[in-house]
Parts: sequence; C-alpha cells; structure tokens
Amino acid sequence: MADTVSPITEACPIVEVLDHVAGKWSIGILVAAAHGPVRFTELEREVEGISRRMLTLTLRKLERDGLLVRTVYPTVPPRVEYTLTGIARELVQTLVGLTSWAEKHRGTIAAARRAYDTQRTPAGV
Amino acid sequence: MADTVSPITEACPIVEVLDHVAGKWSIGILVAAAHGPVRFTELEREVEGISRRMLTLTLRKLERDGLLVRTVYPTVPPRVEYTLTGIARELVQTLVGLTSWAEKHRGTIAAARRAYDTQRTPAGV
DNA sequence: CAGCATCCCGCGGGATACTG
DNA sequence: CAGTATCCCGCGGGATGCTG
Repeated sequence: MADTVSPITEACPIVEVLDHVAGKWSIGILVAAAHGPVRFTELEREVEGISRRMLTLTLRKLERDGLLVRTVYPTVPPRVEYTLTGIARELVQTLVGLTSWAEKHRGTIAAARRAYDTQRTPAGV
Repeated sequence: MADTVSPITEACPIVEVLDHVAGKWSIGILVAAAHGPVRFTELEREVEGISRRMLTLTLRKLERDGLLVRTVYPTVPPRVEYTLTGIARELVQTLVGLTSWAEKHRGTIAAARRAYDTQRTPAGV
C-alpha cells in the first residue's frame, strides 16, 4: 500500500496508519488487548474467527511496529503476554472517532446501499 | 471483512468503517475529492498510480455507500463530477485524527521496526 | 501453551484493449 | 472524456499438522 510513493501518499500519512493497522485482524487484536496484558490463547478466544496462524503473524507485525510488547515467562508450560504500548493506546483512542462515525451513519449508509442496488436492479433480476 | 459476525465485530463497528474505506484507493480518492466537485480525469491524475479500472470500481463503491455523489452532464464529450456527501466529509474530518497520530509517531514506529529487525538479524544475514 | 511450516485457494488489483 | 471488458498474477489468509 505504501509501495508507490505518490504526492498524495506523501501528504497523506493515513496510508501509513493503515499499513500498520491493515489486515483483517490487527484492529480486533488491538482492541482485544486494550483491556490489559493478555495471553495468546485469550486472544485466540476473544478475537473470534481468527486462525492460530493469523494471530501469530499479526501479533508479530504489531510487535515489530512497536504497538505491542511481547513478554515471555519461561515457565512450563510457557506463558506469553501481550501488552499495548503507549502509542498503540493512543491509536485505539483515536479509533473511537471512527467508531462514532460508523455508529452515527450506519443506517444512512445501509439505506444508501439499498437505494443504489434497487436503482440498478429495477426489475426483479 | 464483515462476513463472520463475531462478538468483537459486533461491539466494534470500526470493522464497518474499514469496509467502506477498504481497498488500496478509497481514502486517496476521498481526500482528492474533498476540495470540491472533481472530474474523472482529474482524479486519475491526482490519485497517482491508480488505474482507470480501479478508479471506476472504487468510485462506484463509494457512490453505493453514499459517500460520493456522481453527477453526469449529458454533453459531448461527457462530463462527470464527483462530490463528497456530508457524511463523507465528516469521515475525512475524522481521518485527520489518524493523520495526526501517524505524523506524531512515525519516527517511533520506524525506530521500533529497525530495532526489531536488528534484533532478529544479529549477524549480517 | 504458544507457536512455526506447508499447502492451497480466492480475490484484489495491475495491464491492456475496446466503446458511447 | 469516461468509462467497460478480459486476462492474469501475487499475496492475504484459511486449513491442517508438527514441536519445544
């Protein structure tokens, strides 16, 4: 997404954000991890539908971006905890704005879609 | 992205937002169209790197979601203008928060990445 | 428990060519 | 000018199985 550097992507670092947050599961994980240190299996349960593979990959990505801290307790069986960093917490805060927008307009958008679809399919195709 | 309805996606309409805004070009187009009614070819130039195909597809999607209004002037040659709707304008406003976050922390994130990569590649692999 | 490795498939999206 | 249509490929991500 940030491969081609265009004037717009330069002026618009939103693209960068989306890169960190992209993928089907990043945000879900961030939100799920927001309520405190959380273990791998906890996340696997809370972020419903995620596969073990994608959980691992996404956690690594978030850790690499400095959004998550991974703490390993060398016990048997192993215990690993993930914690949001400060900037990740800020990010989650910021996402609340988006949430509000979505909640506020979800009805409007749904209606717009139906209108559009009805218009484009007048007869019962 | 919103196919499987999980407890989290229910409680977290961010997923919905991202669905409207998903894709490589949606946000770029919204931003480019924010400065007033804009024509197809204008967008093609301003959103650098976009193909005609993806421009069309993304415009249709945004129109369907009620984020963009498409106005056709039946002249020769044809003239088509795209305008942000109110909710799209609100959305763009909201995205500013994300922008700020990105600008504020881009350095930190870049550093985190380098640290992570260095750690995982100690010798000169 | 918390992973990593492998196989596999769908679809987002690029390149290209044609049209009202 | 503003699209549509077709072909094609990479990669995000699901399923499954193995390990320290």
